Amino acid sequence: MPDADFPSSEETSEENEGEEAVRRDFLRTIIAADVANQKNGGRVQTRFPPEPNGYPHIGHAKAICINFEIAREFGGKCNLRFDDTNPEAEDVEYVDAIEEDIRWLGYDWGDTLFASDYFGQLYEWAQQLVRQGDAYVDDQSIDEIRAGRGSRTEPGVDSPFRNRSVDENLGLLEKMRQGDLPEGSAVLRAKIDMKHDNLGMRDPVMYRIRHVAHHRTGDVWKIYATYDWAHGQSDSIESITHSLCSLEFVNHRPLYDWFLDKLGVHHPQQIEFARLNVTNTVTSKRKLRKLVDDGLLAGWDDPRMPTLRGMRRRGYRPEAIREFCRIVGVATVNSEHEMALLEHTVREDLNPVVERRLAVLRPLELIITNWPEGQVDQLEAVNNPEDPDAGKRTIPFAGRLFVEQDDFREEAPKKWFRLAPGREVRLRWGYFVTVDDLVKDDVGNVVQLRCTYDPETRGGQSPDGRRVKGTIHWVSTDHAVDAEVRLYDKLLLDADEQAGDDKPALNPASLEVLTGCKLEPDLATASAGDRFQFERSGYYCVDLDSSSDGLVFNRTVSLRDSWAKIEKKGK
RNA sequence: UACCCGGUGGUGUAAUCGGCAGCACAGAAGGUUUUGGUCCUUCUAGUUCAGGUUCGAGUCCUGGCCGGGUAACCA
Repeated sequence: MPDADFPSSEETSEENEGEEAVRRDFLRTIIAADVANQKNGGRVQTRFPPEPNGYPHIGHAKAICINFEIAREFGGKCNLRFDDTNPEAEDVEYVDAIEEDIRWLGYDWGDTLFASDYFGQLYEWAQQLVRQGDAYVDDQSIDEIRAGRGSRTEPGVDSPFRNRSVDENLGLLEKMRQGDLPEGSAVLRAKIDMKHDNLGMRDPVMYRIRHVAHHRTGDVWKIYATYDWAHGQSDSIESITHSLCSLEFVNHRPLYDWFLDKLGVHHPQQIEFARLNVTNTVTSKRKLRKLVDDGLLAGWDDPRMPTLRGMRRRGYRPEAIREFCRIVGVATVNSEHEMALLEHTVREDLNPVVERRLAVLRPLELIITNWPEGQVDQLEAVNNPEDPDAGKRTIPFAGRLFVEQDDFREEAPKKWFRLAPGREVRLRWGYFVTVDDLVKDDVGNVVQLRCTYDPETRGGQSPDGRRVKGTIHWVSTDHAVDAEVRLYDKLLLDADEQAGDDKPALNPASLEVLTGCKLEPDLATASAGDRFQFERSGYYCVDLDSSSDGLVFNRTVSLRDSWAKIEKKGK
């Protein structure tokens, strides 16, 4: 019997369908249709193809997530293949680093693959194209080739070597391969059309001669395939179904297709999507390398770097980066995301899982004048209000404390809830205190607050129901542990990375090192990688440089600060 | 300006066959709160323009405008 309060079964199924068909981006829409149509037998195989010449950054994270997630969603696999066709720029150092970073991000693949493993097959296919009359050896110099290609508005002209015989081409190609020809003396070119509207189709170079050792194949090869000649064929060898790459390769797709069609081999579909840009940072491997080489940053893992290892060291968890990549979506229009969104996902990820601690970054002494001499109180504090299972800890409290300089104003502005002369505030997990007097140094800086506390307010509540607006954090002077704290801010001053600007203006405040910070004693045993929320301040993690001699913390991201907004507005 | 892409609130991203422009972040206001955190509520704000087709256009067509990519023996 139908119940009026429930939708009919028909409606229910429609709703469910609606929810499952949800928000599919254009890539997943295309792939889902291919699967439905039994293209490639309904199989999905993707790949992430980095060149081992640098460290992956947030932009690569998007590509990694897209390829691995799509493969997983459609029950397929994603290969990791190094596009190692340019030995001059590449190194095994990067192979190891890239593998490590992708694993850290949370993905795994079977065997690591290398385009260099396909050099033999590629060479045979090149010979096939020569035999078909689809490729030829060109003896022109690099400048002659460039000049002959024409321009965006001028058609190119045929190379004088364009119509050599198959046998001559085959012989020359073999001599190139064996190293009988000097570097730069010849290249193998696809024979397509020098008047083609797409410059990339004007007889593109397939092989160049390089008498240099390759990090994996040693000195076996004297010729190396270009990207265009290697990439699609590598995809084909690996039975890739969907070759997802960034927008700048749209112009290469006709060539990608041309090679595969001429060869008559498995033909993956190349689909391009917009790469990820983020405001106030750099997502260009070249520019990142320059920042490191110029000594402007400490290295590829400098916590200011948008590299995976930089973000890892800073304290970002892979979960946050994956969520960010999911949430930014994917489309075919270039875009730039606000750093605030990344920071939002980082906070959202950390909030429920990290324990809270009290830490005073810029200490100001607070003396409780009516505290019983020599008494130490052990106060109970909740480790994480978001997670009851995180339990509680005790914090020592006494008559000499440190509080944050920023939590005191001699002249309290409007809506100020914190310390000021005559004001009563709550010390987190402790007592209510009231500022009675100030001690200043010779130049008038406040160096000590003299307060009285209300013994009835232990734990933070007053029996008379009296309320205070502000709660501030503190650390007992005699129990505090010292630490260095590194504060990070946006890398670039400008939100937008200027195109072509090799020297973007770095934010001079991107790093601020604080020493003599005072932490609650529990933190003395924290070790590298441990994460905490310093209450009312931000999320922090123990840096690699930290040791038992000297604790070092990185600020991962600050908490949202609505007081800062109020104050800013008041000005 | 040769070819190719692309234009949905401030930033991104959705909208089945052409059928109520939704979501997130950011911003604003309020509530809860022993973190000015979290959480909750509400609000602000958008289809680049001009035509055309249509009962009906973010979606299709034409043109304009604007933005991006492309002339390595890099990837």
